[in-house]
Amino acid sequence: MASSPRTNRRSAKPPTAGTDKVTIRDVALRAGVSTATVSRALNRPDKVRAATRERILKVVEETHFVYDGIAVSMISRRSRTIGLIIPTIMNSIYAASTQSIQRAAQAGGYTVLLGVSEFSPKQEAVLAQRLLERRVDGLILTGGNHDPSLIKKIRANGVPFLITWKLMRDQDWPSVSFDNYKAARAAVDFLVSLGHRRLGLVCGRTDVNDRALDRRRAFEDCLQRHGLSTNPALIHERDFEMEEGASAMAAMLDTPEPPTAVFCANDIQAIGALSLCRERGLEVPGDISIVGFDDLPATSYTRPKLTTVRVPAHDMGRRAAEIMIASIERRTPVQSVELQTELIVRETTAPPGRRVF
Amino acid sequence: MASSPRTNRRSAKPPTAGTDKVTIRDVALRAGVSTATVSRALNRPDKVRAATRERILKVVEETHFVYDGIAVSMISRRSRTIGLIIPTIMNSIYAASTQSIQRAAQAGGYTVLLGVSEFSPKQEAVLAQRLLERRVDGLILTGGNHDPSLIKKIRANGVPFLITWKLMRDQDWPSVSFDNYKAARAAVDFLVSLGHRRLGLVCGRTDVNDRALDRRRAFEDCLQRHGLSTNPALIHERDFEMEEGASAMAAMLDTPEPPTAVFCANDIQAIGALSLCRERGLEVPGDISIVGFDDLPATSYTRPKLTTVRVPAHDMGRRAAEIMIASIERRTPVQSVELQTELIVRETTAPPGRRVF
DNA sequence: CTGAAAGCGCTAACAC
DNA sequence: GTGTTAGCGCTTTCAG
Repeated sequence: MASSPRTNRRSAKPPTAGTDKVTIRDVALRAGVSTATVSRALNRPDKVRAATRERILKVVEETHFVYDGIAVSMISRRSRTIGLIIPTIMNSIYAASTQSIQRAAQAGGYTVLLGVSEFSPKQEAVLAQRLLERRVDGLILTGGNHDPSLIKKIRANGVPFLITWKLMRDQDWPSVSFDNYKAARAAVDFLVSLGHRRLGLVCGRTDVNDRALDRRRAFEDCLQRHGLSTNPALIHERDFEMEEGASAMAAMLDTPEPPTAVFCANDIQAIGALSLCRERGLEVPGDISIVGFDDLPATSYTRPKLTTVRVPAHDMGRRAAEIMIASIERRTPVQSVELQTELIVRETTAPPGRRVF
Repeated sequence: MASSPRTNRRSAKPPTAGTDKVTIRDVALRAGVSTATVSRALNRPDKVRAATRERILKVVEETHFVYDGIAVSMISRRSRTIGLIIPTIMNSIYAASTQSIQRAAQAGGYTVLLGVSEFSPKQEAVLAQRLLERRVDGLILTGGNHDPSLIKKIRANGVPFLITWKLMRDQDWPSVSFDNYKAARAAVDFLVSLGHRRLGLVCGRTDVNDRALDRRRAFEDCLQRHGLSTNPALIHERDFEMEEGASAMAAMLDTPEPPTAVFCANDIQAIGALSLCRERGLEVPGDISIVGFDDLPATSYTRPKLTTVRVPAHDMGRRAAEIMIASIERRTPVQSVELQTELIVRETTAPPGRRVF
């Protein structure tokens, strides 16, 4: 019947080692008031007499009291936390959207719980489960490749979610994104309009990355629409490494009929591909044209400067977070938004030239 | 005396819209057992009769029950969460350590709460407060520039913390990092040993970034040690943008006595600086040598390839997380570790040449 | 093997 | 203005 060992321990060492967590009870005790009054002093200062309030705040200062958001979450059923799952941070385009999400979340009083799926839906499901267990108020996902049961579970738990980096037209999943297909089509159409007839493609792994799939489809459809043949030797799915872009380009150049233009569906691979061309002594764009995708800052610092597709990574991140927060706070369905991309023509594209092998 | 409106609402709609959170009570009800049994079935399956257990697990499946980690945290006083504050994700070197921290945390069963301070100790303090409120089990910080009261508060709350990206020799703060001073000294010594006498420096803002400060000090001490003069016109503190590196380099080249070698204390600025040189028609390293810092993947794809200092970003992140988790679980003090760096000599460095202006 | 009850730290009625 | 009390969802004794 005596007090529990825990309570015992605490009261046994009054202001002992500064290491034991200070609770609102400790503050109340030291200030000679009840816990309710401490709570009020912190949350509704006007409901507490000034003298009392100041006494309490002084104790809070002294004891370095940090109020327990976990306990508060328990009551409010809101964690003021947003879960974010991205495939990788190493591709700085995801870092860009992540930074903007984090900034907007913070501005709205939310903290971001980060998960990195490494392009594995299975790993993503584990991560998401963990985020749901931590009772995130909302969940921001990347793309549309998800474990089948995951979305069901999210829905069953009444947690608002949205998809970034991929427009979910068909599915009834809300998304804040640009259209990968349209954006890629613009890039490929541009190359064709320049007069190129032998086009190559380097993109991410379409089996685990539906953004890469959209872009690849756009490429293939474009060729077909223009009556151009699709040469499988000129299509390469690779990881997001400059090295991979370089080796894909090398493989294409070593082909009997090398391309006069290559669309790299992300800038990382494009930079590698461009570098490989120059290493081989090829003139870009004289001998071969290259278009990237993402408009990373680095693309203005390659030689020549890379033609690419600008994606609204920051805007997308910010809006995703804002829309998510609005949905959480107004208990309103998540709004979908389509953002626009822009082809940025720099120096790696020109009509097919006097290529000699 | 009647049940609260909340309880009321729940029991009023038994298996209604799948949107209301499923609790352990709901599961217990549907399985015809007590909440205690459900809890046991989930946590100590062997303590429950097989038939009962299976019935419960089936209900868990059906209802998409996700157990409430918040409630569990409340009891266990552990959130299985690690707070991480970095200055920015946009510099991919921080993305690298962050990715490794997140991976190791996940492997250990922890989730990462991410904060981005944007180089502001004040903003960091706000973020850290929020992370402490969310009861992170540990806190990983970047560098040693912190709001004075922050560390006190962390300590008072008994939360283990450690510093990355900066070795904290003097302070009694645990750190997992390499030595910025030593690493920078190696780079500058190398340039001097090549025969350079007029050296320039581009680095981050030392007022908000003590890693940049260490590197700048190493630069200045080196020059002094070798009896070389320090020309203030050849020292530039800038933001982490390629553009800033370029403009700093431009400013130095426009000086009456331009440097024959420039140490850029991070690769982002180095890439910008290198690009500017080539744009001006300068030969690198014939006319001017450049050394970077970080060894970003992109540095192997500049032309010429950048000489730089390799930092163990991934290893640092992984070990920081592992050490943090060990400290949390064994309730043991946080171990400090010093990691090593390595000068990677590529193609942007050579003895001072036949420079003509 | 299972259930009842207490309690983690806090807030929200409701008293005084 | 301030204190008392119940309870958020769960685990954990302690009984049975």
